[in-house]
Amino acid sequence: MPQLNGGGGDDLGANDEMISFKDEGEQEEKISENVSAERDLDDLKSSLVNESENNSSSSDSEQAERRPQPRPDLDSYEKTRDYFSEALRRQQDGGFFKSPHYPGYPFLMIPDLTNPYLSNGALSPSARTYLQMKWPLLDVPGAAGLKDPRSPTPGHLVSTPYHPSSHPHSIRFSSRMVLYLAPSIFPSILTIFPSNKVPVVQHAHHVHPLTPLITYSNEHFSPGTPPSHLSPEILDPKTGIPRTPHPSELSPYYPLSPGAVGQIPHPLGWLVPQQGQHMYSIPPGGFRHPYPALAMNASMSSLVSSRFSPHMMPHHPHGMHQTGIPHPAIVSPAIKQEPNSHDHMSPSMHSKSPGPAKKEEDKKPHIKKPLNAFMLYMKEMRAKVVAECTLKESAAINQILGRRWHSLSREEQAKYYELARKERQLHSQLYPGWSARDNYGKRKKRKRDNKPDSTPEDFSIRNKNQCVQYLPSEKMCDSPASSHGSMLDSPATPSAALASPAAPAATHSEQAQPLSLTTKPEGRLHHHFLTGKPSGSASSSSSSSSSSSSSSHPSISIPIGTSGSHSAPIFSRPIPFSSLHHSMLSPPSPFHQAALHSHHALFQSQPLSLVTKSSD
DNA sequence: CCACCTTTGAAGAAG
DNA sequence: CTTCTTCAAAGGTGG
Repeated sequence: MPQLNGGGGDDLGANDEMISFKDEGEQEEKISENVSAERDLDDLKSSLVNESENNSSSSDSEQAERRPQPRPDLDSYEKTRDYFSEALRRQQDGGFFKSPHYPGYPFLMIPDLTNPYLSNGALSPSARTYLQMKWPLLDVPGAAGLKDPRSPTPGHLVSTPYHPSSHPHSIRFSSRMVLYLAPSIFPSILTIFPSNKVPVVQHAHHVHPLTPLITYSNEHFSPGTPPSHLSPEILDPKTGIPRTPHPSELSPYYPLSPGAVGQIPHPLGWLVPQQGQHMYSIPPGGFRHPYPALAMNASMSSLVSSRFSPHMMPHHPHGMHQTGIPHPAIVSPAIKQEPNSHDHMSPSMHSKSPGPAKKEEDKKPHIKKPLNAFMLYMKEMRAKVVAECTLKESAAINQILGRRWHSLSREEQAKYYELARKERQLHSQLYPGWSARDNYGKRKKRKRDNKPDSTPEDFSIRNKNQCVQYLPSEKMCDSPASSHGSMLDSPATPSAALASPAAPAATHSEQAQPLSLTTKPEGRLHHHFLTGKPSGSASSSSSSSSSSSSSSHPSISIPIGTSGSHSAPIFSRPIPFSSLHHSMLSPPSPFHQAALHSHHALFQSQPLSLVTKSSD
């Protein structure tokens, strides 16, 4: 088992970390100053924010929640062409994963697989994420079949693990799906269903957004089976090898037949940068393996290969991308400064030798940190917010985003947490040796040190400043929820809780957090307890509700795989996948229940007063 | 041209 | 073990 059994496991299971939800008390500070203003905003906000917020608020019923807006499947179907924008919008609206056009959607998202790469050959984040989840889960033993180094085609890699046709139940796919997708391409899909025999169209409501990713169970795999056929559409005419569709040809979201698949919003679609950029920027020229290990690691390679266009495969005749392990996270230092990318690849080429130290830097590509949940969210939502608002300043936008983040239902947040986790996992797999510390000092240090806390005045001033600067704008578009914490307050039914381990009760937001105006300090505090360090709490107390010392805070550990320690991407735990996945698919599943229970327990046990961590 | 601002979360470092 | 610091994205702003 190569690696990842655990890795894979983890992903879904997610266990390693504890997800904590915080409420938005923080904002209050700012808001408090403008309370009146805020009220005014409400109206505005409501109009602006609408769906997403509504969602969360109405989280009572999953169903309601999921579909803020009634959406005829077919109807939208026709609109597919413009899907991209539309989908994006939808997702942004709050439907992220929730409002599939059709129930089966979660599975459908797989199509994105084919389109892992962006025009330049880079992977789209979504794809990346997706694959990542998938592969680890695959846990293909031999890996040999898995990744034949010789075969450049990512496609085979992708499909290798299990051939759809191999599965008896594959037929069960809804005709629709079949039509839309080339089964061979999305073997994973097939594997999913069989187990439940659910007619493809499962209701998304019951499905965890990430379900598709986690659903794979080893049982269904047939590692040896190669993909028999690939969709012609994605085949490279020349090579016959599946190639990455170009944006022009296919929608970033839906590589497959645009008409058919296009309408399905990729759950991870939001991850795809709207402007066509990657989550992690990639050097135009391609990458070299930052770490030899990468090249060696079979599993890894599978990951990589699956994610990269054939052209990037190492063995590829053309030198251009030959080296590549183009993980988006890698950024050559030079790139940051200028477009030129080859620096790190071939120092020799790069004449510029500023100095030994610098040189070193040049050599080493800058590997960015994986994005956290909020960052992911930000990435997705920013455009929307910007569109809604007249604001342009990121700082202001970010404030809004922060509020919205808090206003998200736990479920919604949970999605991001999971995605983030996967990102991290993938990242760790890709760059085993990398540590956050590596990037220290790369950025110009933010000198915020003085800020501290210290004098209230300081921050008060600061705060004020913020308010003045940004708040006004927020008025124009702000998320309502945050202000009142309405959504959070409402415990949301269990159903909501299901998906997200979350939160105990978030709610306390305001209660817990008195309007303290403190800005930073408080924020920090807040931060802490909300955050609940995964490692500590999660790992230490795997199960018990009373997670670690921080019990005071509202974080809940995810029932899921739990064993994982987060630091170690891999866990020993064999796999709950299958079970997990089942559970995920079906609503009443144990998993959910467990989640629920824990949730409740937490709830009860945790009086709203949580807040606690007094700052003293 | 670059740091700052701003947000949350993760992770490392320091205490 | 707890607390603090840095960085991740982003893009207008100001020096």
